[in-house]
Amino acid sequence: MARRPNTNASLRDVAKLAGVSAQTVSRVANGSDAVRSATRERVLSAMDQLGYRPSFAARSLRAGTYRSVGLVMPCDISATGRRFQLEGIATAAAERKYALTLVQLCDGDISLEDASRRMASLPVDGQILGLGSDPSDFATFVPPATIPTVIISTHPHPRCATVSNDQVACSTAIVDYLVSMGHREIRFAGGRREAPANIGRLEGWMAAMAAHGLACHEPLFGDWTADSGYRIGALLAHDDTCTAIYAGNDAMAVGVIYALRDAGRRVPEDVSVIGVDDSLVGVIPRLELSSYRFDDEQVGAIAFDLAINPPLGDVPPHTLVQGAVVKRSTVAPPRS
Amino acid sequence: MARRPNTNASLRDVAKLAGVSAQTVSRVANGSDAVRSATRERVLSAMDQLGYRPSFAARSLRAGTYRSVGLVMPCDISATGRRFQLEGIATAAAERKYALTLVQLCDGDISLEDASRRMASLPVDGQILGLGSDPSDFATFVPPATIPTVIISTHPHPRCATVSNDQVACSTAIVDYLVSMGHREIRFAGGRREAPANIGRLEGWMAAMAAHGLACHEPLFGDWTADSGYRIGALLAHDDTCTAIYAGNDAMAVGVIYALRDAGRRVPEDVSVIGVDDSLVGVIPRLELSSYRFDDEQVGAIAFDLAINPPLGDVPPHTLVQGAVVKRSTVAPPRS
DNA sequence: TCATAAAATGTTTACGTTAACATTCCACGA
DNA sequence: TCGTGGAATGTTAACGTAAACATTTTATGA
Repeated sequence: MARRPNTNASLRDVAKLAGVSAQTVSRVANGSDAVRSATRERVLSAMDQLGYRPSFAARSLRAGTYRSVGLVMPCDISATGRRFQLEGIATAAAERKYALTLVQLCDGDISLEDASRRMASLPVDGQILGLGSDPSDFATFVPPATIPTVIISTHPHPRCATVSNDQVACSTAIVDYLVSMGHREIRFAGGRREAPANIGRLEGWMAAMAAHGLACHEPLFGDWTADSGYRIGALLAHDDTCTAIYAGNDAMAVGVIYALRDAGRRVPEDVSVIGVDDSLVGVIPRLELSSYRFDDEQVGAIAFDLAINPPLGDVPPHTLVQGAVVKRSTVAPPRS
Repeated sequence: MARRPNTNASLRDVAKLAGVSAQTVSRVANGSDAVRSATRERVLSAMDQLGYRPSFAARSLRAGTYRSVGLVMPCDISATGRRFQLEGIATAAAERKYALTLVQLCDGDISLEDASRRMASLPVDGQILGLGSDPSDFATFVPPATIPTVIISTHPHPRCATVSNDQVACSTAIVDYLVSMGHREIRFAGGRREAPANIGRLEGWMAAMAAHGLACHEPLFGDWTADSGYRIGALLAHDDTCTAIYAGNDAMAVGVIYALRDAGRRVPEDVSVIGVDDSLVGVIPRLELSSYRFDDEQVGAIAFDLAINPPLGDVPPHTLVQGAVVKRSTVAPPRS
């Protein structure tokens, strides 16, 4: 068994072994066609023999670029939505042959400033800051001049490009869809009242209802859990006029459905329920829940492009990405 | 407003502006105390003025290390379990002040060879390959000599350190727990028959039952979905002797529960059901499902340490990480 | 056979940093 | 007043790579 080289071989080492110059080895390493095939063979064999691995450090020092973007996310990457954004960004990176440097920021240090400082010492050409709900220094943060910075946020940032899911459009699409099915009385069973996502959707629901000339009855709020959905569902079960409920997420939708059924109302025959996130596929037996699926792939792709290719203008762009309704359990309202 | 520097300032630029040598700037940048405070001030101000950002490339070229590890994961990072491992690894990295370079490998190219080749050109000191179920070249793969390689896999690899959740221990813990509650007839409602995780758990279930002198009745298999759990639950509902069911995951457990209830059996009063992964917290209203929670933080931490600090011996270590039963809905069997 | 162009290969240099060593400066005691 | 020693700062070199340019080799046609 060949003993392992205790240190990485460089172009020079390979060159010496192959009896050529370092530049020729470099050419082979980079697939230049200006190398005779006999030479190439010799070089490749030497590389193999020495276990040559090109130095990322030297290459990027030379090139002045890393072909990599940094991504900062809070600890609970698993939290719904965020993990799909991570996938979206990773996919976008892979497609463009970029690497992704992930930094998880936890508890104490959730500020854009900290996140950015951390990134500055890492090999990234741009950075995406995906720190959920409103870091403390959101308004005052000044991005470093040397790193194009993109923030994933519902609110536009004065100095950074921002991308986010379009919460208003989510409500619009859901209301439009339900109305097109014949529903007139669509209740809002939102998540945590102060959550940015919830605020945007509430706004969108009111606007969309108004646009259809429908009345917005008392919106209700929970905390994103199934139990909070159940409480709301129990309340709404007594409202016979209500034929459709727009829940803050899928867990809440499930809670609503259970409460309705426990109260003797049929879902979806009597009441249609729709959730958001499309996160519970295959989890509840015999339940194909209608939902709204955000296009996090798109969010990731756009954030990525903005980080790589920063826009020039004075006002940083705020891009909102729309998703689509996933139609499953919802049906037309009962004929009254 | 100061105009942005069009290119990154280097130590030299800062040195010139501050009227010192580059070495002094380097000392300031690295917090050396051998700099007079007046000088330090001058340098810091110059850095600020020029927006100086130390070059990761130059630093790591000098140091010969990147303080970063690579992680390869398949596209569906969101798939249960995997995303917690990602969190575990990211946390371990953060604690040790390492960066994490994430590469997502999709569809076509799920092989250790491809993954490893990809990593070789990135700034990593070690790599963790987390490619789910058995890449095609698992047995033949030879890790690069220059990059310590760790594989997250249920099977030990002949040439790489491996880490994984201990599927056998999962079964042991669950069976021990249920037996301690008084259950004697514990059925196995596993996931996909050929899945490595399922195989390990089946094995563990049989061993644990045997250890308690209990008979293993016909194990059943599904496909990890709630619906497949429902089918199995419907079957087992007619078996009056069965007082506990060990489901392949939480979704299947939910399916089993629903089938049992639909068949008129009470859960947990008549039959206790336990899942695996502890993934459905807050998703089903009024259901606190018992489950087994793997310690993916630990898996991540160990994989990370092995990647940073490769073991020396001839036989690469295979580390199994145990989790713990999360006790919630399960109760003692009914007195017969 | 030789001139000539084209192909193949080699040489030099700079990217930004920091260890190692060299030099300068300053405070302090004789 | 002048060493003297330590603190502060400067100089040199090397890390591995690839662009730019220089040189050598090979193929081609007269």
